[in-house]
Amino acid sequence: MSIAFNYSVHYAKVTLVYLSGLALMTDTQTRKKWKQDPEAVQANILAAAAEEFAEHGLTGARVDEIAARTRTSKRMIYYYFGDKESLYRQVLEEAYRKVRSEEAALDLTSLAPLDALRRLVEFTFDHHRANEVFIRLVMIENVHKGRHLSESSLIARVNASAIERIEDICARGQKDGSIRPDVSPHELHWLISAACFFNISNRFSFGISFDKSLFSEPGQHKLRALTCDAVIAAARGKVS
Amino acid sequence: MSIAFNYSVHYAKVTLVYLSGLALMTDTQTRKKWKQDPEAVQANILAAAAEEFAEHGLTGARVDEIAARTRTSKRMIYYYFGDKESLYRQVLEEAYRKVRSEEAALDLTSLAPLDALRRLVEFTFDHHRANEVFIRLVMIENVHKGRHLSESSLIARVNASAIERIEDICARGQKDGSIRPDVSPHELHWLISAACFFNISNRFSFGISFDKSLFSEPGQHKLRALTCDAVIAAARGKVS
Amino acid sequence: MSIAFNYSVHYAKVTLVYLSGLALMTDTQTRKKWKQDPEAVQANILAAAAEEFAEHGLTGARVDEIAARTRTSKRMIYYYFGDKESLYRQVLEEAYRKVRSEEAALDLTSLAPLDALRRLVEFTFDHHRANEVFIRLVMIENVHKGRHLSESSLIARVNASAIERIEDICARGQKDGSIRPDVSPHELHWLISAACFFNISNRFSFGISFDKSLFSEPGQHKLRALTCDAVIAAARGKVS
Amino acid sequence: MSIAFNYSVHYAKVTLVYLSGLALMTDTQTRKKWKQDPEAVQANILAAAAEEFAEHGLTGARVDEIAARTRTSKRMIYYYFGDKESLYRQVLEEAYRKVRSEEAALDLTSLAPLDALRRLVEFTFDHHRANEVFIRLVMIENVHKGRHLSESSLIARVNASAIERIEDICARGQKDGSIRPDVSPHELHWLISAACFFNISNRFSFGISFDKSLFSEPGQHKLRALTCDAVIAAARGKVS
DNA sequence: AATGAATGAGCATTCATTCAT
DNA sequence: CATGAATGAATGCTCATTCAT
Repeated sequence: MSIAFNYSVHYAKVTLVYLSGLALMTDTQTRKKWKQDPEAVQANILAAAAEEFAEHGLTGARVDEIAARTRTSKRMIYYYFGDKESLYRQVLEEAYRKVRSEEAALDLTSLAPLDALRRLVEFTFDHHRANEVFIRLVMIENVHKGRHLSESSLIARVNASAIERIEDICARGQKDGSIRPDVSPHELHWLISAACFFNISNRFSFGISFDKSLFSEPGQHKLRALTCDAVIAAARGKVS
Repeated sequence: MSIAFNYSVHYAKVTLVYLSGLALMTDTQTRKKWKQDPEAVQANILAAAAEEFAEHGLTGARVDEIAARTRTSKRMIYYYFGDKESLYRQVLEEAYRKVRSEEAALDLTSLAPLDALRRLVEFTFDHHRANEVFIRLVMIENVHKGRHLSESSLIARVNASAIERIEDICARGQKDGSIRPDVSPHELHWLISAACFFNISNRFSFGISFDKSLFSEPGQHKLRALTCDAVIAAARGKVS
Repeated sequence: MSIAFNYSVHYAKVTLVYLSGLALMTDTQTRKKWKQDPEAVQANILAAAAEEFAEHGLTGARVDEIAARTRTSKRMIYYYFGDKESLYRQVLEEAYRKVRSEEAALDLTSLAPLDALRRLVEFTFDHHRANEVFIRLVMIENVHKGRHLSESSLIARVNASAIERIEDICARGQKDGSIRPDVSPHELHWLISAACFFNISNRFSFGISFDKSLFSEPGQHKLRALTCDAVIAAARGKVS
Repeated sequence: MSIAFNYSVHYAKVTLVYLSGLALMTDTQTRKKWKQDPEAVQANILAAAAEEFAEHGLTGARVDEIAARTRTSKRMIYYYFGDKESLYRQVLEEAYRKVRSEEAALDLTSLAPLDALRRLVEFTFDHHRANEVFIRLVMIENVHKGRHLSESSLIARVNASAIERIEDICARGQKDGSIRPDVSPHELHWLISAACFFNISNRFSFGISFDKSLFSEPGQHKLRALTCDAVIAAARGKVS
């Protein structure tokens, strides 16, 4: 007679093996060897960690939960990333790298300055909407006062191109008179970012307190237009 | 007007007394004996908790640390608030209540619509700058997807006045032609909030990645003007 | 404007009173004065405590929960009973007193010895079924190795009558030859108690492991008969 | 025969090995280094927990105290068993398993039915006396209304053999006429259990209220004989 | 006689991290 | 390169009880 059971609830894997002579089923025997290349393992961990950190924040994220989202074990997280905070930093860097490299694909040089500006706003608005994980990571990092971001030498470098693109638009617009001479590319970038970021970051509190319909598809369409109008107006010239 | 609702708890019996929206008893006033003064104890805990939650988030905050910031003990936190999450919820409610009641002091009815709008933007910009704790609590709550906010029946009510004020401005502006007829007060409120909120919430990540000088006093002055211009342009009429 | 709410969840009673001038509703104003005589208050506490202790055991019972089952407050429990363990002891004593006094109502003197014995078994069987709270208190006390029972001088006294009754039956039966001469009233009482007590005390574990139908009404009827048969057989004479 | 079931947990990975119903490794055998020996750690915890739970009940037991009785730490209890209640459940299961497997060693097939029955009662009486920890765990579980027992799929199965044995005796006795035809094996088992269980479970309250000498060695001898007589009389035939 | 406020000690449980192989 | 076992230091929370009036 031999009874074997193996019950998994929420902790780890427990295997009780009862036998009247022979061990029937040790689970190490039936376990496939993944034998992935280390880079794939690391990428897998980073992806899992990004989700968990974005979902629960740095303090709220659980290393066990990250491991569970992974194809490897918790032990490997420490093996490759040292500790939770280092992992978080790498997740942040990776997120910035990915988002900025996607932005780099946007070529605005063939458009007239104001058209380029409108296109940039639209793109940014849409891109932020499509990258909630990134938005959430940045929110979380701001809750931590940018402490980890400031330790990364990579971030500033990766963000430089974003500001260059808008500087180019401003320069061209100031040359042809379509943009007012005293405009600041940094300020313009700030305004665009504010609208596009807030649209995602604060949609919960804003939706609860005010109008949820602004976050429906038609509502978003209108907010996108509003943002374009406001940014272009600010770029064009003094009002009132 | 008198609103009474009853969800009867099981904590302790507590009576907080406010006079016309303002807390009657700030805890610095009563640094005396204060034994047997439940309201003061509660207010003191709420103040300490607000700081700790704003600093470290819901999961990052430590009840022990909150207690340490308090003139009473950890036990009393549980006595009056039940658990960490309930305390957090009450902190959130209290923060909204305080901020909205301060905003209510702003009287715009005597100003011309566009002047009122400008004044509103300036006030909001300044007010957000002066209330970082509130901003951080809202950020944190958005990291939690507004879960706790949506459980509070108070929040929507307390926010209603904010939207009424801008509706009034729009109505008056549409009447006298200074504001375009198809403007949406909710959208306008969204734009104002986005700029003023982002200015505080994301100043770390933005400052690190881009231009730190935007957050200096002169920089802030310019961003405030930029926000005014953008909002007024959006209210006035279609551009480009 | 005045808003008053009062939410009671599971802790105590919380009353937040906001007012723009006048306190509206303090709950001390609207509270009736029970002004019960002390004995009624004590009886009320004992009844509530009996339920709670029977339900959860000495360590599992919660003083707060006892208070909640009461018409008075937790403070009164300490006022009248000193501490949890003393209260428990008084509950135990009260339970024994009540059960034994109910048993005393059973008059067997007019019945022939074996009929009296059968009647006694039937009565005990039924009485135990009808007094689960008592059974549970005795179980719990046995988990505590009778520590509190042995501190009570009352218990032995109150139980004496139970043994006297069966001694009387045996004496009469031995006289008329219907009960064997070497029978021990204590042993007989032990056997009756065992069956009648176990029937209630262990019906959960027994029902789960074996036959639940024994605890249905027909099943109980059969067990009652079985117990009578077994006790009478044991009283009558040597078997096998 | 081989039964395999799978409820896969999330604790740690553990492999307990039993040989034909008997624990292979009692923890006194391995008082050496035992690091990296999960089975021994688990068994050690279960043993310590059984003592503590039997002594103080589920709510009265202290995890710290269990840990102190252990050769490992409190942390490992949670590592392997998740929480206090799960540990308790496993202790219960283990206790049932052990008791029933010891009972299985009793071979009654070579005895005449009534002799077998007498032997069974004597064995059960003695076995219960020798397993106070088990009795106490069952008492405690009954205080909890069998809640944890009913969640265990193992218990019913492990108890099946107990009832089969007495069914066999009854069948044989009915065939040769020594046991009455309408006897119920379940009822008989109930009567045996009641006497043998009560003898241990209630000896404190019974001893205090009535005759302590029943629990002396000679007293126990007489109660054992009384139980045999009563059970056999009940099995044999209708009386009075 | 009665009670709302207050509390210290303890309790179950979690979490990031390291050990040993 | 990989991993199951192990753990110290918190961490949120509870409980019986006492204080002050």
